[in-house]
Amino acid sequence: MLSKKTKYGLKALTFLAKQEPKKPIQIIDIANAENISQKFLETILLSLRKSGFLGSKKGKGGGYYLIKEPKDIEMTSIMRVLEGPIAMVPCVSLNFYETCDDCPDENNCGVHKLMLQVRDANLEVYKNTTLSDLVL
Amino acid sequence: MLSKKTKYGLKALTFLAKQEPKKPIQIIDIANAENISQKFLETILLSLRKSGFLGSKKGKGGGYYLIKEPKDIEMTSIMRVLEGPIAMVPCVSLNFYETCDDCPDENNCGVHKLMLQVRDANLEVYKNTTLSDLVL
DNA sequence: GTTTACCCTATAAAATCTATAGGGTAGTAA
DNA sequence: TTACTACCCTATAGATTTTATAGGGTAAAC
Repeated sequence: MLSKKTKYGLKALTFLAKQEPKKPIQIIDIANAENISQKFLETILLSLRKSGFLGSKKGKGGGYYLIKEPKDIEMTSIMRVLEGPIAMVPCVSLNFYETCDDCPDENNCGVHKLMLQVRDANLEVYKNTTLSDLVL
Repeated sequence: MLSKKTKYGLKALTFLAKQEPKKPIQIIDIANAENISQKFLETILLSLRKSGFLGSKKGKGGGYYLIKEPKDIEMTSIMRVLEGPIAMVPCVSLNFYETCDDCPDENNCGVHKLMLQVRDANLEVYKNTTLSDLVL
């Protein structure tokens, strides 16, 4: 299931993509437009800023804005920041790999095999989608 | 993230698929072979039985067995029972559809559009995989 | 220097996950 | 019938994650 954090984050990014480039938009305006709790959205935007997707400007006329153009922002990178690993199990994760405690040999594991295919299918979608594709 | 319930369920089904057809296998034997808590596995196998994947036999020489052949068991149906909806948001779910409270128009929603593609990609994998593909 | 708006920490309700415990019940074989 | 085996069911609870809320701090803009 997609977490609300991810959902809200995607909506906020999409909202910003619709605005005039580099123009700071206040948190409260995004929150109101997309029906999101302002304080919750604040933490989400903060993490997006720290990840390099957003810039921010303080003071009057301040707010958040996209650093890059929407068409140059791949969904893979957004999803990894908001939702975490794209893989459903750590043993098939490209960026967050871990062995399974309970599995003696992942090369002989049916779950591993299946989840490898699932990961690739999802990556294929995310790699071929940018933020600009979410703007309707 | 894949829940342990799903992971254990898949491992148990795969283990059963390797056995002689229709031969009852005891819970404890599956649990030991796949490093799963016996009691937790019990509830998982129970739900798989109620969903029509497994048959059970009580008493001495009893246990669980697959009702159908592994090659006739689609991953779509298994995943829906174990993990729940394949879609990551209810508004793109085929079998568990629900509208989003926070979204005024899903036809004009970027998240909806993206998750539709993700759903289809996952479905494509699950539809073209059967339990027999997990047996290595 | 005052206002504005981002920034940070702590906390906690709610939900979900992951079991654990203990006994009940029904089928099987002897 | 009797004893045994193994499935079946309920309750509960620790751990983790999610989803926020509250309140104030801090830095930039005017």
